[in-house]
Amino acid sequence: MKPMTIGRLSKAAGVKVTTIRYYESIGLMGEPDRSDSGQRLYGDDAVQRLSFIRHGRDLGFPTEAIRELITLQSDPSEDCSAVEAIAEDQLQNVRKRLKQLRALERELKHMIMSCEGGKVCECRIMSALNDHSDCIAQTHERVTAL
Amino acid sequence: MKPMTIGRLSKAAGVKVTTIRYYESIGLMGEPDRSDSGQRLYGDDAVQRLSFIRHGRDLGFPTEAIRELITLQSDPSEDCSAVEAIAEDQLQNVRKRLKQLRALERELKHMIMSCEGGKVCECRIMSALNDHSDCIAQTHERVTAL
DNA sequence: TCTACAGTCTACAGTGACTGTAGAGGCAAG
DNA sequence: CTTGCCTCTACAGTCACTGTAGACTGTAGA
Repeated sequence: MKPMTIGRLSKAAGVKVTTIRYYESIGLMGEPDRSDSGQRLYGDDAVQRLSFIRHGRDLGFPTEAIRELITLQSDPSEDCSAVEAIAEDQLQNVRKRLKQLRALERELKHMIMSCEGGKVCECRIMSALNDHSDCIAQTHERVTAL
Repeated sequence: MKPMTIGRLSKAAGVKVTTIRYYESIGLMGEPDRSDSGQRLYGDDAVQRLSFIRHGRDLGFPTEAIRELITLQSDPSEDCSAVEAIAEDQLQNVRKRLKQLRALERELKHMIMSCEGGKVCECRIMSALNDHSDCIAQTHERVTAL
């Protein structure tokens, strides 16, 4: 029950010290108590909170979504449909991204397979990059991060 | 054969004006001629170059890789194994990312399926986010952008 | 010729989610 | 007391752009 420093919290939750301070700066983690010398002091609830954030990030939720989830969590008698909507949204994002990446994989594989070595000037990879005709990019959907 | 302004080049290659200037600033596009009043003037080769860059980006190649490819392109008598290595590397990235995303999709799907509505306090999605025990994130592999 | 209005210019700030660095001070073990 | 790690703040850097402000240019119609 004794408070821990940021380093201990970092180990307990598996989140880097700098990242914890960053989460504080953007308001995902509240401002902790301080020791006389100004060091941050956390209780066990901070481990819980930080793990929640980390797991959300590991699942690709943007910090804004996590912020919303935390707000919802603070009002546990509410209906959970908002939570479901956020998760569903994230699932759609992941699926969209998967689709893009599968197309990329196909195209890259194709490019590499059709290259038979030799000089750069006759390299199929290069010509594929030059010739924009039969490719994914046609969709004009930029490949974005998750 | 008459030179075009940046706006025309933008339309011809499907790349935003600001992005073209950005590519110039990082040296992916060379510095073009200018009109008397200082406007950029491009020839048809610029469309070619820009399309090459765009297609590479669409395939997820980082700009540094594209820079290398352009250098290799300028020396067409070289062996193309370096080109192949860059493409192969990118394919590995894509595959790694696909693996992560498939795991994410599974976990999100599972979370959402197990939620049966009701209050936030008993929401399975929330408890899944709180309980870190049986998840992907165990791998401690951060989900990174492509 | 005048007037809109679209296009272009530079320079810089902002995005997301952190990471890295510098320079100073804190704390516990040997 | 010294060694060595920990923590502090504040700010710059990452990637690949996007957005904004404020000024200038070029062109088409009245």
